[in-house]
Order: sequence, then structure tokens, then C-alpha cells
Amino acid sequence: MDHLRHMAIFKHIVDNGSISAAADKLDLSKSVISHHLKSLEQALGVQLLHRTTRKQQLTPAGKDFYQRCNELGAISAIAWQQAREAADTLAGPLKISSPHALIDNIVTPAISTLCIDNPMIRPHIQVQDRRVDLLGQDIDLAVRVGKLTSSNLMQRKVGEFRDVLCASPVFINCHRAQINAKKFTELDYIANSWQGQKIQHQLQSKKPTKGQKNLIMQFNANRYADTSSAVLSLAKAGLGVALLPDFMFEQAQQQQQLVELISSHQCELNSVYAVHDFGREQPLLIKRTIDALITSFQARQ
Amino acid sequence: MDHLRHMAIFKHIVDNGSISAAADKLDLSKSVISHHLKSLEQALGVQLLHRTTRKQQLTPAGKDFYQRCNELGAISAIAWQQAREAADTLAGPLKISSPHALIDNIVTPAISTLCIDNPMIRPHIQVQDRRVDLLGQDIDLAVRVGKLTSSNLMQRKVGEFRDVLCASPVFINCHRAQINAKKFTELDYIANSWQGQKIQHQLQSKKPTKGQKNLIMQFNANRYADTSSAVLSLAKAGLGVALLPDFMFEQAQQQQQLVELISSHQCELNSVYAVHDFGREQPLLIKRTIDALITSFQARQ
DNA sequence: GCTATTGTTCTGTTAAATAGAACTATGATT
DNA sequence: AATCATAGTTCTATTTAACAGAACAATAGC
Repeated sequence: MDHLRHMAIFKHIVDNGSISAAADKLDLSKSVISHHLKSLEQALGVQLLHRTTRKQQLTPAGKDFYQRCNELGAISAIAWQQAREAADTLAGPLKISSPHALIDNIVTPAISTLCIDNPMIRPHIQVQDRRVDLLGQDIDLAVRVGKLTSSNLMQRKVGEFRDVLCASPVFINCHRAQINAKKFTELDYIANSWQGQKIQHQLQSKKPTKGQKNLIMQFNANRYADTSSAVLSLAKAGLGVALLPDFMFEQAQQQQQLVELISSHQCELNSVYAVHDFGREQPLLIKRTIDALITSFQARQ
Repeated sequence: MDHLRHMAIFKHIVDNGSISAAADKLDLSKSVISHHLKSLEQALGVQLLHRTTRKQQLTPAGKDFYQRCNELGAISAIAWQQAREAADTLAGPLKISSPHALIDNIVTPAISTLCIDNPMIRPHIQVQDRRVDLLGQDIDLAVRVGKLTSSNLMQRKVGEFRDVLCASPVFINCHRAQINAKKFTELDYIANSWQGQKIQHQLQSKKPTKGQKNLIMQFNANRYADTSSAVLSLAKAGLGVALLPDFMFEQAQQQQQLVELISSHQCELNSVYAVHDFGREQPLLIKRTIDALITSFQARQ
């Protein structure tokens, strides 16, 4: 499967009717073209082209060979065209991995909008909280909270959010004594399934100019749920304290379903990254997906 | 239609599952393979292969591109196989050009034998006495009397013959007076159509040791025929003197239909060449055709 | 955390591709 | 038949690309 170059040049010689014409077309000297043809014929052990200074005539073998070279050129052209189209066409499979916390409020709305605008996209949204192997699972784009430490993968920040420690108003009222006494370990705590029993949070003052120290809080988890929306529901039902992303908390707060546990302090900002393996020059589909995620993050504020 | 090399290497990478494996297979260093893949992806502007040290995963674009590379490899293989077959298969068109003088006794018997042994050969025997343009008329092999002075064409000697000045026994008897007196211009002369009216022959003594001089004879042609066999018939019929190839004369001589005009002298030997444009390494079909011509020449002696 | 293996990048080196000139062959023109 | 313009071939010098090997980085298994 070598000598493909020779075949391409042979095709040019036949197409253009002479070695000199092919040389002009290809911006090469005629000596090079002549040499290529000679090498090809020697390699094949067959004369392809009878030639004088004025005429050229394909041998039977040459006719067949030329036919194949044409097919070769056609396929090569198609291959390149398809590849280029793939680079800038909003279509085809799009497998996305997202953590539970972001799926309903951020990722799904973004992908929905993208796919409504471009119906040829075939999305596959996967929910995974742990760091995931993009290659092994054929994932095109992963949404992750926090930057990966070391990786060849490209990471683009798509937004940020803050976790909020909160509980239902009824729960707060019932346990005001413990809260004021900062006996947090005595409170019910709703955790995600993969978290342990011992939970610790570090909150900063919302007014950093006063130089107040960070507030370190410890909890004992005694309720668990796999998804953030389940945690949210339990918290609304007054089953305990929960750590929820601000975009979830805010909706519940407006309906007086949840309130902040400590209004003077807040968690650190979490940055959300889109992670992929398309290098610096991504296909348009990936770019647009990332754009949609950014838009989705901005829209909820 | 360039970068075909890159495509071939890309196919090897996918087929062998890794860059290192492809490098081993192709007897190249992995750095080269890596570089090729990088160049290809840069040229296409598309990532074809997600890769880590352990796994590799084709992108959608890569899948399509790989498919095309496979087709490319298949066509390339077919092209080469066909060309090689063409070089050593006794089949297909075989266009031969022969002068009238040789067609019935030499060329046709040779081609007949060849084609009976190899029925897939499709012969096309053309009769032309003038020097002919092989390329322009798509002639594969030309049989010619006498060597071409300057040409790129290959020439292989296939046999030789001697022209014989002869006439019918009756004719000789009727004109013995003029013959003995060497008044050849008074004799009837049967010429080929393309010859002029004035005919001159130069004969050598059959016994050169005696140092006899060449005999120069002049005739006036007054009968013409296109083909040698027609000339033969006219000569047998006693219509005049004719110059005929020895292989024609000998048959007629055995049946007492023709005798030599001058038994002491003879014409020069004519060499017969097979002329073609297949260079030093001819297809088997051409080689065998030439062999058949040689055999045919030997058989008639 | 360590190690084996893979892929990438860098270097100098080697082989191939190339251009340009000199040469040869051809076919048209006269 | 001789001349001439043009195409193809061959030669040599040069530039370019391909290449190997080492150093490095990243990954996955232990």
C-alpha cells in the first residue's frame, strides 16, 4: 500500500495528456514527473504508457491502472471532504457526562436548546459524579466541578456557583438552639450517597474586610440520596441540613421553602469546567456545546 | 489528492491498535508515526483519534476517515494485482503489424499456434508494408524487414530470409536468349504495387572465395500486384520474372513451378525484426509472440 | 507511590524529492 | 531531406522531507 504518490502523479499525467502538462499543473519540474512515472513502471514491472514527444498511449495494463487511480482520487477527495464537514457540521452523536448537581439546571437546558436549533445532533447525556474516563466511555464532553490537576485534556471554564448550607424554615425553627450554640453535629444532615458519615464544611465571612476567620463546621450525615434533586426534596421536607448549589437553593428560597443556615458566611465559589480531548482546535459541535453551557450558566443568574 | 501516505499510515495505526504497534509493523520508529498522525490531523483540521498511552478511540470523523482509508488500501491492492497480472498473463488484445511478404508463411502461422494454446488472446493482424506509427495505431508488435536506423523502440531479430529472382520454367525457356545475353530490361517483370517502374537488383556470387564481382541487374516492371502471394501466382503462371522470398520460392521450386533466373548468384540476406515499445522488460504476451515468430521462421527451413 | 509502557517532542542524520541544465527523440515545416 | 520547435530523459547539485534515537511526559496497573 505504498507508491500512492506515484499513482496520483500517474493520474495527472494521463489527465493532462503529457508529462510536461502534468508538471505545470502540479508545479513540479518535468524531470520529477518523468522520474515518478519511471519508478512506478519499474515497481510494477509493467509499461503503463507508450510515449513519444508528441503522443502518449495507455497500454492495456495502463488503462486498468488509470481507472484505479481515478477511484483512488475520488475516495481521497471524499475522505477529505467528509473530514472537513465533520469539523464544522452541527450533527452526529454528542455524548456528554455531567455531575448530578448540574444536570437539571445547567446541562440539560443547554443541550436542549442546542438540539432544538440543530436537530441532526444526537445527544446522549450521562450522569456521573466521579471523574470519568473520556476515552473508555467514548464521552465527547465532560462537565466537571473543579479543575483537573494534571491531564492532556483541554479544560474550559463554563461558569461558577456557590454551595449553600440550608434547611427548611420549619427545621431551622425547631433546631434554633443547636444552631445558635453551633452544635451542628446534633443536627440531621442530608448527604449525597458517595459522601461519608463525617461531613466538614469551611465557610468564609461574606464581608471579608472585617478580617473575620473562616468558620469550620462539622456534621454527621444521617440521610442520603443519590441525586441533588432528591437531596433538595428531602431538605424542603424539613428532614435536615443540606449543602445545595445556589441555583437550586435560590428557587426554593423565593418560595420560602429553604433558608440559609448561617447568613453571615458562605462557601467558596466552585468553578465548572468543560473537559474534552479535541485539543486546541475543536469541532464546531464541541465549541457550540461549550457555548451553550456558558449561556445556560449565565441565564440562571 | 496528496497526503495519501498519511492516510495509509493512519490506517495502520487503527488496524494495529496503537502507534507503537504500527511502527513495529511498518518498521519505522514510533516518532515518525506519531508525527505523521499529527500532520494529518493538522492538515484536516480534525482530530481523528483520541489517544492516551493505553487506549485509543476513533472520533466520529476518524471513523469515517478510516473507512475511506480502507477503501483506498483495497483499491491500491487491486490496482497492483491487476497490473502484475497484465504483465504475465497470456490474454487480451494483441495487435500485430506485418508486411505482406511475411504474413502468410511466417506471421499468421505463429499467431495461430499462440492463440490456439492461449484462447484468451484476442489477435488483430494488420498488413502494412510501410513503416508504421506504433503509438498512433495502437500496434503492440510490428514485424519489419531490416533494422530501423534510429528509434527508441525495441527491436529483436526473429529470423532471416533471402529474396530469389525467379520465373516459371516455361518463361525461362522462352527467354533464354535474353537471359544469357543479360538483356534483363527486355524481360517481363512482376513487381509489388509500391515499387516503381525501374527495378534494380544487386546479386552476389554464391561462391565468394573466387572474388567475383557483384552482379547488377536492371528490369522494367510491367506487371504489378499488391501482395506477395499475388506476385507468386503471376510468376507461376509465367507472366514474368519476380523477386520472391526464399520460403515462397522453395515450395514452388519443389513442384517445378519456379526456377532461379541466375543460379550462380543470390541476393543478400534480409533480417526480420520484431519491433515494439515495451522496453527491456516486456509483458509475457509480447515475449511469447516474439518466440512464436522465431519458431515460425525456424520451422519453415 | 512506583513502575512499565505508550505517546510526544527534540535532536542530528540520512534518504528522497526536486530543479535546472544538457541531451535525445519526434514530428511538423519547409 | 534538412531544419526547427517541443516533449521526454538523464544527469548533477541542492533542498526538503523522512527518519531514528534519546529525552521527556503521561497513563494505567501494581
